[in-house]
Amino acid sequence: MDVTHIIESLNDAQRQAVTAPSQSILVLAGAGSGKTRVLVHRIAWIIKTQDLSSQSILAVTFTNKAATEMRGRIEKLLDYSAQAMWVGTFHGLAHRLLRRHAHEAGLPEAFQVIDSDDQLRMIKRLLKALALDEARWPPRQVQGYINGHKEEGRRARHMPETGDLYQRQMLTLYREYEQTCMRSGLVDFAELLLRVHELLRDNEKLLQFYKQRFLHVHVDEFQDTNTIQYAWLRLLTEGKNNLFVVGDDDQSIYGWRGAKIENIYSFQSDYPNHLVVRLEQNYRSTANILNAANALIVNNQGRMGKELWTEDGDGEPISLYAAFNEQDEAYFVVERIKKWVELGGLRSEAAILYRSNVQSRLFEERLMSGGIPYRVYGGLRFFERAEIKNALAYLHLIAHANNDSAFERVINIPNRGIGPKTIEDLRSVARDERISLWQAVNKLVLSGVITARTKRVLNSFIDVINNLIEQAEGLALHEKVQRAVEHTGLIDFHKKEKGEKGEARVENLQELVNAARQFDYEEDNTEGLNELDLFLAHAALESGEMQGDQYDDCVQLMTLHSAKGLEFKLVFIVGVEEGLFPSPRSIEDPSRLEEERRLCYVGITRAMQILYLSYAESRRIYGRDTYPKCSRFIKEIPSDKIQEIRMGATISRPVSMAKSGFSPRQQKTAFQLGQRVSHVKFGEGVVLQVEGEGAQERVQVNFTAVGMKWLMLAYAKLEAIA
DNA sequence: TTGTTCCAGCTTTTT
DNA sequence: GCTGGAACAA
Repeated sequence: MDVTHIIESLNDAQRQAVTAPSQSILVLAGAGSGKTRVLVHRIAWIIKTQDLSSQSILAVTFTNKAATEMRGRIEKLLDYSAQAMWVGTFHGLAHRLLRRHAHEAGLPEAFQVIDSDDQLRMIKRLLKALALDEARWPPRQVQGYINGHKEEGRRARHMPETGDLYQRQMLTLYREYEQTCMRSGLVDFAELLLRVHELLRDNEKLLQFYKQRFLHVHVDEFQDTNTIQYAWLRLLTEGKNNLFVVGDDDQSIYGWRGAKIENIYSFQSDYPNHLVVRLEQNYRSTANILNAANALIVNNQGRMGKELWTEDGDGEPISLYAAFNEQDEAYFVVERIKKWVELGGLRSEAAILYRSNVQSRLFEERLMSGGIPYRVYGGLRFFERAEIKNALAYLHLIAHANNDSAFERVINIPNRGIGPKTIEDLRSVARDERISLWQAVNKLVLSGVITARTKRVLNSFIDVINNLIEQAEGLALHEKVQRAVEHTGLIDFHKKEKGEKGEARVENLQELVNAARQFDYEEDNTEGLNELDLFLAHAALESGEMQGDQYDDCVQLMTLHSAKGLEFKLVFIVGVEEGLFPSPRSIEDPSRLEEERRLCYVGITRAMQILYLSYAESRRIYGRDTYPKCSRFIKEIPSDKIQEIRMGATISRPVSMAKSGFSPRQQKTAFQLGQRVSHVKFGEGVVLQVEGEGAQERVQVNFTAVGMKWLMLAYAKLEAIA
């Protein structure tokens, strides 16, 4: 069999990983070293050389995007459709297994998947039901507690009834939450993974079946796996020596949501005969960029160790811009992007990366006033929008009227005159009788203890749902969706909304009908489930593309986190300041600080040709002026790799001008704002404000060593430095 | 039931 | 300094 095309384009290390004999393999793949390529080629290689059916392959990723891309590339390499191959996200695959084996897993056949937003709402409702104060038991904290334990594989019933009030209360909440979910047949994201783990662990026959089926198991972004995901992989591969994982400990940036870098170490002890392959040759960035990244990351302890190199030249030095303030920073970046475009670069080749989403605003404003198209990543995705979730809630009720979560969401949307009082009554009936809200409302309208008005409005809701259920019979999926958005009054409700918002929402609802029409039933369906259930699961598991047209030539704005896996010719990492990046919440804790450093490493290694780092001498945060210091990460990069950019006179502008827009103008004072100065006693600093005239003239200087000082110019011997 | 005001809180994000 | 949610008034 001719397999040369699979390996001929690979370098030595890549080829070693791809062609290694069957055994457990850990590929430590540096940024831009061809990680996905190795994974894809390995799978193709295995299938070809061992003459396997593609159904013997299991490949797991974290995002749907990565899964889709991987499948596409494998099919292209093999030149046939590998429909039977299980390629998907941990959650997607877990969902598929649970659908197949709902009964064995102890779930109702019609279980429904809820996303984190639904989960949070449920927790809030639970707190209300238990009469607990949200201020004392913050819902997000409860959510974190529940998910945290699930990710570690712990059920409420496994946990000891000990500890302080806090511990016991949280445990109660966890237990109640589990019960509520079970009653309504709801499964959250963490539950998908935990259930599957329990299913395989406790069901020897099933486990053996899947162990025999999946001859080779592959994992992408292995450094991001959490405890339960790793345990799941362990079950499937134990004793079989067939686990192939690709990851980069230096790019582990999701520790805060449960990812365990330690899994990389565990792998090495759990699979004694494993092979480790390092991919260190980088095909993305210039040597200067790689050297900076290498120099930064060596400051972390306990790394697996890896040093990126390239055959390419040094390229441009890395530029560092010390902005006068955050406005100036945005101004500078946008000017450089303009220049890039003038010289023939594409806007889409330029990215502005920041630590936190709030930083995007200034850049957006600058880009907008400069007439430069841009695209901001992040924010609400399609299936997460309120109007979409409302429509989905109606669909959930069609599929499963006892879904309390969906019921509460839309009982009064659009307004039917069902207020909190009535809803509270429904809840108490449901609670007392241990029935669902849907059953409760049906009971209540027959009971005679309510007013005629309440009875009327409740009946109107019951009719809406019953009609939907009756009409749904025999309709195509998109027709069901169509009805759910029209006959419930959702479309009219949003049409009445003033402003463009309403219009956009109506459009989104129509888009939902479209999405349903295009929904590929076959693709997701391997278990003979009904189409509506699958569509709803799809909506929860795949929250939809980010907004905006990818194909337009736009400057890309995103957080450093979302930049992982991407590359751009021109990269700006902005706000590289102590207290912003690293974030103040991470500074105290060494392991979190290391994660911030890895985040910086991820950012640097996104750049192919040109990298700018910038920070501001003065920045408004939450309405207060702060005078941050340049980030320690900048200092960890050898200064000979960095070229400092001084704008000198051209950037000087008073603070008041900075606020009202930019018209750079010369100051008549002795010192320009932003001017670097030196003081005999205080050392070096930057002029931030100038006040008064003549003998009364004072300047505010931020000194590197001693911080902010106001100095009388007449007395202080300040010297300008270049 | 809707609109207004007040107040806390405020990384990162996929599924 | 802005936002989302909750408490309040009309």
